[in-house]
This record gives sequence, structure tokens and C-alpha cells, in this order.
Amino acid sequence: MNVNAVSTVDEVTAAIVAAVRAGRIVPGQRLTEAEYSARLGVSRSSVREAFRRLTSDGLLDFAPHRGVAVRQLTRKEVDDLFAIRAALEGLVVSLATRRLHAEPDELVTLRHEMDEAATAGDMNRFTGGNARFHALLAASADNPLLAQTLTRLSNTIYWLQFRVLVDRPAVFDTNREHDRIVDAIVAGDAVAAEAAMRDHVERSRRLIQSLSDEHFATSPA
Amino acid sequence: MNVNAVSTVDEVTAAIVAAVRAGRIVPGQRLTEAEYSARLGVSRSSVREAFRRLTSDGLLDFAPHRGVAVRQLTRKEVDDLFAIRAALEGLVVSLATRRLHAEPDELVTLRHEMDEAATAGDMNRFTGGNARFHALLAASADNPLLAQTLTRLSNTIYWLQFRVLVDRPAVFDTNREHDRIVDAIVAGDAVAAEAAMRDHVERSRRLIQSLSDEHFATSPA
DNA sequence: ATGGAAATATTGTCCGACAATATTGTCTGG
DNA sequence: CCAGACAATATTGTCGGACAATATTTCCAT
Repeated sequence: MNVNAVSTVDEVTAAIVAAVRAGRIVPGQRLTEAEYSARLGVSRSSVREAFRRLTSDGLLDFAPHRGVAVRQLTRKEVDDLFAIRAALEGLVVSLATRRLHAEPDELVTLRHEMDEAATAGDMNRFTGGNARFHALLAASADNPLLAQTLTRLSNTIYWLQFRVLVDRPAVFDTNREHDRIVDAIVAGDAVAAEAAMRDHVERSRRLIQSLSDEHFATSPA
Repeated sequence: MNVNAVSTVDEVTAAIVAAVRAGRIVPGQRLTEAEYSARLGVSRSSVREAFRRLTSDGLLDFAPHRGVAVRQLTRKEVDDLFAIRAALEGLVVSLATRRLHAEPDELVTLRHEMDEAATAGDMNRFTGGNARFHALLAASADNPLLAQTLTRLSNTIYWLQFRVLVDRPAVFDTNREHDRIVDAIVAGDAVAAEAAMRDHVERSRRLIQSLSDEHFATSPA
């Protein structure tokens, strides 16, 4: 099983991420070292290290002597996170515009793909395309640290974002917002692209906040 | 020695941070698990976990089967980092202005302290004040996630920033830049405060880039 | 000097153990 | 029946040792 150049910890990490993505373990649920050690057939040490890595990546929540749980944000934390995201995603498109203005092919192709997925109602394809859309922008910004920072933030809200996209027909709005971003980029207008992206992020925040309380952690105390 | 509610890993982490801050271990230098295990009298497991934590906090650099080294940035990475910092520090002051406009006492006191430290040439006091200045802003923004994100970025450039401040009489420029930020905050002008902060960050970037090549990692291949 | 093989050093992972702490279950008195 | 105290259990925190996998260094032959 170790044909790739990936370590055991990498595998454990990937397994947990996959489980969360697939909804097999839901926000708030606790994970114990022993259980995952047994289930995956690896030592407690490796599970422990994977837990810590995912904690610092924002996917898990850790408390001393209490172990880890799938992280669940409060409504305020969501607002806090989106304030950061607006600033950084805005920076991303601002930086990415120059390059993508010169080579817009992949971006335009992606937009078409998301349009088709939306009309076909294929949500998995749509969310996949959405992820690649943001990934392409992040890569084109040519700032790995920025990309990494944004990835960490996105991990934390993956599940909420997914709920929004499957629950309601917000996909068409999303695509229209993307259109504005893409148009600005193709036109080479970095300022307009940044503004469109900030608007997109803000709308995304509002959609998530419109979810029912059960999706959020109760505010501390 | 365990009177506080701190774990062994916390102590190891703090010890390494202190060593880096004090310059006892310099960027680029490698650290081995066995050495720190012996030196601090703790198990390899704890050292390992501290290494990983500091890696994800940006202070150490990790490569599989090669261990960790104190992180040293390339010039491009510095630029990348400061682009993020400009956006986020700008966001911080923008958010912090409302609260600090109402209660500016602590901020004003800090400014005086840094002025005195600068004229007295007390660099330790100055850098300490500088850290508290940014910490106060981060706290006043009432966005813990934002504060944490910025802390991670700052860890990475602590040493470079320190070099700049002790090497040259840039402290007076720094204080003047702080003045503009403080003035805007006291006036309650969030937009001006953000602009002043972005300018401050940009100047800080230029100062660091003016350091000689020996302070930077050689660009990869 | 140089290329490559052997020796060494270091990390990656496993196991087992036990103390420290948190969680759960039980009992008792009201 | 409830609340609080106490005991039992579960889980994490740290340790020590072991060995394989991989990287680094040493050294030899050319």
C-alpha cells in the first residue's frame, strides 16, 4: 500500500480528510486515537501526528486531554473567517489577473464546465469545478504562501460550503458571480476583478449564514 | 517545573522559540530530534511534536527524512509574505479603528514608550514595544483567526525584522509611520489608517530587502 | 580529483507501558 | 426523583526502546 512516496501519516491524514469530505464524520464529532489506529492498522503515533497536522490546518479542533473533534465554527467565527477570505481572495485575483489575462484558456474552459454542471444538476462536478476555479486563481497568483493560507481557511468551511451548494439552487448565482470575475480578468482589469471577487465572497458568507443553527457551534459560554 | 498547566511539548516549543529569538540558533541551521531530546531531557516524541508544531507555525522548515531547520526565506518569499501582510494588517487596523477610536489610551501610551525607547537607543525595549503595538491592534480587531494568521506570518520574519531594527537607525522612520497610523485611528478614519498601515508594511518590506544576500535563502534550483 | 560503494547518522514507524486527566457510571442523602 | 460525591473507566500525554527506510558522510579505487 506504500507504493507512492507518501508516509503513513500522509495516508492517515488523507483518510480523515476523505471521511470528512464524504460526510462520514460530521462537524462536532469526536475522534479517538485508538479507534483510528485500529481502523487504519497504523500505530497511535501516526494517528496522533495526523490529528495534530489537521488541527493546525483548521479541519480538526483540539483540546488538551480531550482529543480532537471535527471542527465546527460559531457564526462569529464564520464572519471572522470570511473577512480574511475577502481580503486574501481579493488579493489573489488582483495578482492573478496579469497572467490569466495573457492565457485565459483554462479559465474560460472551467467556466463552461461549471455552467454545464449547473444546468445538468451534477453537484459533485460543480463543487469540483468550483474548487478548481479557486485553485487555478491561487496558482496563477504565483504566491505559494498565499495559496497555502487560503487553503487552510477553506478546509475549515468545506462542509458548510457544500451544504449551501447542495441545499439550494444557489449554483446559478454563483456562476453569475464567477462570470463577472472572469470577465474582468479577461479584460485585464485587476481592480474590477478584485471587487467582483470580494462581492462573491461576501455573498457566499451570507448564504452560509442563512443555514440553520444546527450547522454552527454554540457560542462559547 | 510543571507548575503551570503547560505540557511538555509546550515547554519544548517555548524553548526553541526562545533560542531562535535570542539568536542562539540561526536561520538555516538544522535541528536534530536526538540532540534536543537529550538537551532538554524529554523524549523524542515530545521534541518531534514540537518540531511539527513550529513547522506549521512557519518558524521551522521540514523535509522528509531530513529533519527540520530554522526557516530561512528567499527574497521572493519575503515579497510574497509581505503582500499578504499588507492586506491583513490593513484589514486589522480597519477593523480595530472603531474600538481604539473610543479607547485610545493604551495605544497612545505605547507610542510614547516607543519614542522614548528609540531616543534612548534601547532596542530590546523598542522591539518589545513594536510587538505590543501590533498585538494591541490585532486584539482590538476582535478577530482571533486573523490575529493567529498574522502571528504565523510574523514568526517567519522575526529574525529579519530584528536585524533591520538593530542594524540601522530605521527606528525613527518606523515611529513616524506609526504616528500616521495612530493619528488616523484616533481621528476615527479607518480608511486613512488602513492606507497608512499598508504604507508602513511596504516600507518594512523594502528595509528587509535591503539586507545583504547572506540573510536570505538561495532560490530553489 | 572523481565516481561510487560502504559506513554512519537521522528520521519514520511501531510497540508497550504507565501516569495524568477527563468522562462516565454509581451510590447516597435529601 | 434529583444533586452531589465518589469510584470506575476511558483517553490522552509522555516515556523508552526497537528497527527499517532514507539521507549524509567517509573512504576507496580508478
